Amino acid sequence: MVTKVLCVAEKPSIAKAVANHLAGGQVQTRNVQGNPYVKNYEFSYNFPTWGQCSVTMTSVLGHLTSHEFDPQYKSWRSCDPSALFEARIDTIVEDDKKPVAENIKRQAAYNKVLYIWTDCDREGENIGTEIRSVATQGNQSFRQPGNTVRARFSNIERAHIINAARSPVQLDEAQSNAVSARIELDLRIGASFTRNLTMSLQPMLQQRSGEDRSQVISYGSCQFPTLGFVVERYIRVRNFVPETLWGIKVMHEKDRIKVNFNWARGHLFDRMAVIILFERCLTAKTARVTKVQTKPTSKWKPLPLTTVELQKCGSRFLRLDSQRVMQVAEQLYQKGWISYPRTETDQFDRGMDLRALVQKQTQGGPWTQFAQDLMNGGFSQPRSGRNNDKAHPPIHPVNFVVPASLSQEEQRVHEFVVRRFLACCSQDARGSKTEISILYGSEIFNTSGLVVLEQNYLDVYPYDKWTSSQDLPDFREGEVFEPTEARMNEGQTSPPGYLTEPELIALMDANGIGTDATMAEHIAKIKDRDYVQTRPRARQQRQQGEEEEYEPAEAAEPDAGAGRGRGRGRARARGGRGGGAGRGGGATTGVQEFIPTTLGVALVEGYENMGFETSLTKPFLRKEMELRMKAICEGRKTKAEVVHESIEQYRDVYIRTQQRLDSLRAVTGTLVGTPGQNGILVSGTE
DNA sequence: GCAAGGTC
Repeated sequence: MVTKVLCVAEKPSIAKAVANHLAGGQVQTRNVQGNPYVKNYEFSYNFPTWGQCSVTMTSVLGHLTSHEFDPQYKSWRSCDPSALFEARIDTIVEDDKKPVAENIKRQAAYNKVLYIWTDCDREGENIGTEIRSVATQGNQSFRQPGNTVRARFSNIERAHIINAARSPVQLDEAQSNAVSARIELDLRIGASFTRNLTMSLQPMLQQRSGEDRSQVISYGSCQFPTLGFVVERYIRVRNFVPETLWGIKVMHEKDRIKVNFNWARGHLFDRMAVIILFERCLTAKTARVTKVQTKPTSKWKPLPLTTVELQKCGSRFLRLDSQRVMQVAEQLYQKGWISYPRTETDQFDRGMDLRALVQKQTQGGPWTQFAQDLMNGGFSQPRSGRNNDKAHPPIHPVNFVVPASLSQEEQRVHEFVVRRFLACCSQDARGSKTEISILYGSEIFNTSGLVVLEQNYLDVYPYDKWTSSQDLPDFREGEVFEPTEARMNEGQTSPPGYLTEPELIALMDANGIGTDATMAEHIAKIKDRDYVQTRPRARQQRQQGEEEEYEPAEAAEPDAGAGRGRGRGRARARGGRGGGAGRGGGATTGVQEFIPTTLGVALVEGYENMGFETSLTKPFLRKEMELRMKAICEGRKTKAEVVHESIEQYRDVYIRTQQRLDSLRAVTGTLVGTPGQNGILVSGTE
């Protein structure tokens, strides 16, 4: 008698891959009525645990169930928003998931073992328990521990999958409970604060703007900190006070080459001190070469590609915002050209056959020759980063596609993924760096030169720039010369720029705001809510010695009235009459910068003016949530305890918000609707 | 009309 096993994966692609690995060719594929993506794969397999089995492998599409308030709370006017802190929450299957749930229920009736193949992360454990609960409706016996198991796997290589099939483990209830807690808290707090903010502030907004569109003012544990980052930078720009600074410039011409030496101190904010040091230079008359050192140097090839990195590079190099990059990457994934685009992993599994993947890229495209060279001995194992989500490999091309068959945007993203992958499999660029130091008076000045000897990965990865500098003349240690030119210069510190999209993504990543799959959505959300606006950043004045930025091939878009360039936020001496910011001159870089609207600033300042110890706009609350989830995972706390203590914390903020809503109204009243500024607060320094 | 997280 064969045992019947029902396997359920988190997504159709995993179901298909696992079925093919286990079945060894003998697979019967059946459609599932009502859903075009989910398939049932039938085959037989000999599990060590149960012997020869008849297996049905299917999948869900992410979370199977949703959570909503009891219908009596559906209308916004049905209750005080704070009632949502304790309102009953129903677990339901949305209409579009019903065919998926029905399929599992029906299959469950015929099967003896439920084998869960969701991703091995917290959400995966939770989706696993959702699957078990739906399956149990069709077959009570899955309630018994031995009848429901899960697979432990971190990639879909054949050997790895077969090993996972041979050693089933239990679902991790604690991890699943941690996710349940997060779901409940996000729903209760998000819905109550959103209703309260919207109903309290909307009348004023409409009155001011004269519009009657129903604008939602939402609160979410991710969208608010995201807004907070944008506002914080904006305030820093607005409050920036330039400081005057002084430096010493030394130039010497030798062998018809002009060499600029940089003062080791950079600059000082004390004019008299610089005058004294400068005069010592002039008194000394001659400078002496104290160091001439030439040594090999290299520029490291990039790390394997994660989602966060893809989004940052998309903003920087491809002229696509993070949400668009993800949409395009998703399309490329579904068409089978690239691997799963949502991954935190920046290390390739040792067992992966990377050469086979490189080989596929020798079939065409502008990188053909480079890929061929890698196959002819240039291949080098990619570097390993520090992150591994144990669910997905780094993003890489999985097949060859003729670029012309893709849309324009798809081509850009695909080309980036391929070039990044080939760069990872190539070698670091190598060069030779010469450093020269001189002692002039009491002061040290340095200069350096670079000769790029081997481009290596740079040949396929134009997004990185590393170019040879002008040749340095021949200096000898101990050599004495009288500098051609020495002068004191005055400059000013320049303000930081507004937050750019790659910076925002980096901040969210570092502070655990959102996941690789959702960060772009949170950014899109605060734009959609009219909390922030974006505009192309004006091109920066290039500083001498600064690395060149990669510029997209397309012509720059016209400047959307931005007008002014911005400094980079680092103190830097500039020549001339202390002209602070560079002049954009109408040209823009590809990168977008974020500026909060009056509404966005009002929300953040309104909450901050209330002076709570728990700040809704700072990332700490989300970090706290992360710690509490971890406590549940490690069995130090129960879900009920965490939900209770978090709700009480937010209830406190809610009550005090209510009491101080006047403060919020007052600030909003002064800021919203500043005439003629299209909702953008202009910097106070302008 | 509300959140954030999966996935298509």
